[in-house]
Amino acid sequence: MTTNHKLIEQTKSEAKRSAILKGAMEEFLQNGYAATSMDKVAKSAGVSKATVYSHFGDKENLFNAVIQDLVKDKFQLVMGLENPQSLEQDPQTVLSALATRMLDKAKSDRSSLDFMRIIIGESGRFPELAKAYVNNVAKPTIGILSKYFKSHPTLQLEDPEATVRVMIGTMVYFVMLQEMLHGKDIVPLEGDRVIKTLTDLITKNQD
Amino acid sequence: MTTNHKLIEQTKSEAKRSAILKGAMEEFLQNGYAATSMDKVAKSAGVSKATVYSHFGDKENLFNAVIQDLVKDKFQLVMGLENPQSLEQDPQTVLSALATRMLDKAKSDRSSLDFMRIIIGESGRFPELAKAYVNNVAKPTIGILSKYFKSHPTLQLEDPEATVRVMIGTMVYFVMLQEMLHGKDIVPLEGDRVIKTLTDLITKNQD
DNA sequence: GTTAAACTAAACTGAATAGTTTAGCAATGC
DNA sequence: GCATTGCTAAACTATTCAGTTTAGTTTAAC
Repeated sequence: MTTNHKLIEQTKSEAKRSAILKGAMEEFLQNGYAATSMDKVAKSAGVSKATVYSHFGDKENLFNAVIQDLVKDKFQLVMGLENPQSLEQDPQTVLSALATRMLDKAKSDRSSLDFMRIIIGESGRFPELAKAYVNNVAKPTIGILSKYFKSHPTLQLEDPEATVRVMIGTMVYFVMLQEMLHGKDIVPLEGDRVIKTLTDLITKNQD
Repeated sequence: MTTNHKLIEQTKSEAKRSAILKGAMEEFLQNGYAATSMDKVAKSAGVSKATVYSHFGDKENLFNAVIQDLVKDKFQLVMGLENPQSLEQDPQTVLSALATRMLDKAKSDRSSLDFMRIIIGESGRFPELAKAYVNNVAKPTIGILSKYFKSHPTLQLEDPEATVRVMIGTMVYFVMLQEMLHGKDIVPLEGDRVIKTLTDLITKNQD
């Protein structure tokens, strides 16, 4: 059972790797790149610092791995909406549901906000990571929505691709302003009003 | 001329203060809070480190001063659009002009992007600064646009306040994705198409 | 000329940090 | 048994950094 043994070994080593990624993820998401120390990462992962270095070489490499991992997750999440019946209904329903889901996600999932924040915050020093995000999250999202808009000519959209940006931009900005920048108390606004306004604007030509 | 002398003295001290703020601004905008060292700030300001500390106490305090300063600038900039004839024309023209100006600003002014990035990037560790931004930049912007929308009933907007968010959100997201996250090459799109789509959507009920 | 205020360059302290090394432990392959 | 592999805790190196201190300079008030 040589192979099996080797597999088990790999699995153990892989378990360490995963633990490191998880710990590093927590730390990086909470503190950003510069303010995260490798000692804290090791501690948070429940692993020795030497192991961290043997697995990932250096801090920058680990950071890259963490972000790529997160990007991959989000990619799966986005592609999960590709085909199923979620996009089979009438536009009014679909757009509302999509926007609502996005809003709930942002409100419930702390790490989702942290991820956005870090992608933007580190986009100056890590442009490749920003590009990975655009390629694997923004682009497919835009693509799926574009396809949906184009396949519904009753919407009579003059420029579906630009309309997609209006839709996503509205939701992203809303979440950013209310949740990330703590605007909830300063410029309060019901998410439902934004969603209704947005879907009304987009489906206005429909009848 | 005692007073005069004292004034000159104050002015000199103020000049140092300004130089420090300017140097610190450059460094913080470029590197973020954690990755900026006080030695670099002093050097960039052309001033000794002791002077930096005598003026601003500590790093956190200096960072706060820098951001407050920037926020104040943006506030002036936003309020500059309050009354003049810029808002006197028909909605189609006004919205296009506003959106175009915002886009040009973001493209030409590097520090404008850096400012957005740092506000978002540091919003976790400096929530008060995020709130200062919302209070002094986002809120007045939203307010002015809201007032404009409400004063143009021909637009027949059901929810002017929510419509403002659609407008600003679309522009902010577009700039963020194309410029900040380097999406220009990955998900290219003409800014004019977004502007046209946006104004069309909002002014659709008009005739 | 004396005093005071603001500044400078440079050395310094103490803590934190990235990354390495060492000595040893535990499991496994053969 | 013995060698290998992956791990650990802990010490270590070299650097960087926030913040302070020192000794001395500049400027101007009077």
